[in-house]
Amino acid sequence: MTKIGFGIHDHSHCIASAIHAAEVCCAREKLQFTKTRRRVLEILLSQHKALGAYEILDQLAAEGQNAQPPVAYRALDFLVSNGFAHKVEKLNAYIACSHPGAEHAPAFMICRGCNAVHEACLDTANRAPKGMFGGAAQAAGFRIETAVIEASGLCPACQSSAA
Amino acid sequence: MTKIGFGIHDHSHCIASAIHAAEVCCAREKLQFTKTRRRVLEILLSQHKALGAYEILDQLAAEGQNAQPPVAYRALDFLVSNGFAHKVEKLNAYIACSHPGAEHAPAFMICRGCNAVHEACLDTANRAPKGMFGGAAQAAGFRIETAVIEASGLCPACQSSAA
DNA sequence: TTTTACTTGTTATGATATAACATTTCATCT
DNA sequence: AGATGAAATGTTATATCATAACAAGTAAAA
Ligand SMILES: [Zn+2]
Ligand SMILES: [Zn+2]
Ligand SMILES: [Zn+2]
Ligand SMILES: [Zn+2]
Repeated sequence: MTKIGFGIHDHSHCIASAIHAAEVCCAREKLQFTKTRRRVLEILLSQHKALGAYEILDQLAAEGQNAQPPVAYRALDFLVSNGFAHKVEKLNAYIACSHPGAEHAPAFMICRGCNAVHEACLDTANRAPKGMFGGAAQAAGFRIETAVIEASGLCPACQSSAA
Repeated sequence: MTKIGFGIHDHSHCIASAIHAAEVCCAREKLQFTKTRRRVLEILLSQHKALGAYEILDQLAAEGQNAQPPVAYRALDFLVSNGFAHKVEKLNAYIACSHPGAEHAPAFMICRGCNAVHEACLDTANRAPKGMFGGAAQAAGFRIETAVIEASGLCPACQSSAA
């Protein structure tokens, strides 16, 4: 058990189950879960925070691959397109999905103190993304397809240390 | 009257009133509404869409100033910090606030067809940003300070043309 | 096995943003 | 008005994030 994000959990299980979920999903959807794609997802999962593409490249380089930027961006595109990871727009960074397989609108809480990122699970029925605009979208005739929802603030640890 | 964003309105009035609101606010807060800051806000208002910092630099250059990147970013920082403009994270671009002076959580509808951006006015009481996470923030002990809310989809015009 | 689609390797470049420091302008006090 | 400190600007250089383009390899389908 290690502290990850804002809480404690069994992180090795967390990684294994996320990888397994991706394997199952790729088999079902006939997607190629190639070595690089798997490795990038593992890297994202191992950190459990938002990583920039070049941080991932550094990690790959440390493992002996001399990977160029498109390698990271292609893998990230694949992972994001298929719901295994999300882009955190506010940070220009990428994070493994905390709810793989679950139908959900991704929403993040980003600590400005330590940059930890916690993914909330907004159920698609109630709040996000359509209901959130409170009819403004409907009034404007806008058809919502996706939504970026990112809150910035202080995580519990940083609230304490800032005291 | 010109078509702007998703609708029609008196745009010259729109510009004048936003500039006036900024003047009043700066006087009250003892902020310096300098020539460059005013000009950048005017540029944002004149387009009424999200502009990249380098598009603003191009505009300034066309007016004879040989402005370097920090000039645009400093002016944008000032405008964003004081609520006269917002950054659209998804586009890495900046847009004049449609509700200057009003207490509001900014929320945007971004058309993937034509890149038009429409700012919704979420009242701070009801939906955004706290209520939106449906208790997830409270459960995690996270203290929300600001929120980015950006919906992507199709505006009415692009829905018609895509028909 | 031929074809086709997809994936990867690689080079180069584009797009966005900031660090650092010298200089000027502005606000304030005497 | 003149001195003083804070704020804003000018400028150079560089950091950071992302994609275009094309050649080469690999896997899936016919
Ligand atoms: Zn997710
Ligand atoms: Zn923190
Ligand atoms: Zn606004
Ligand atoms: Zn449109």
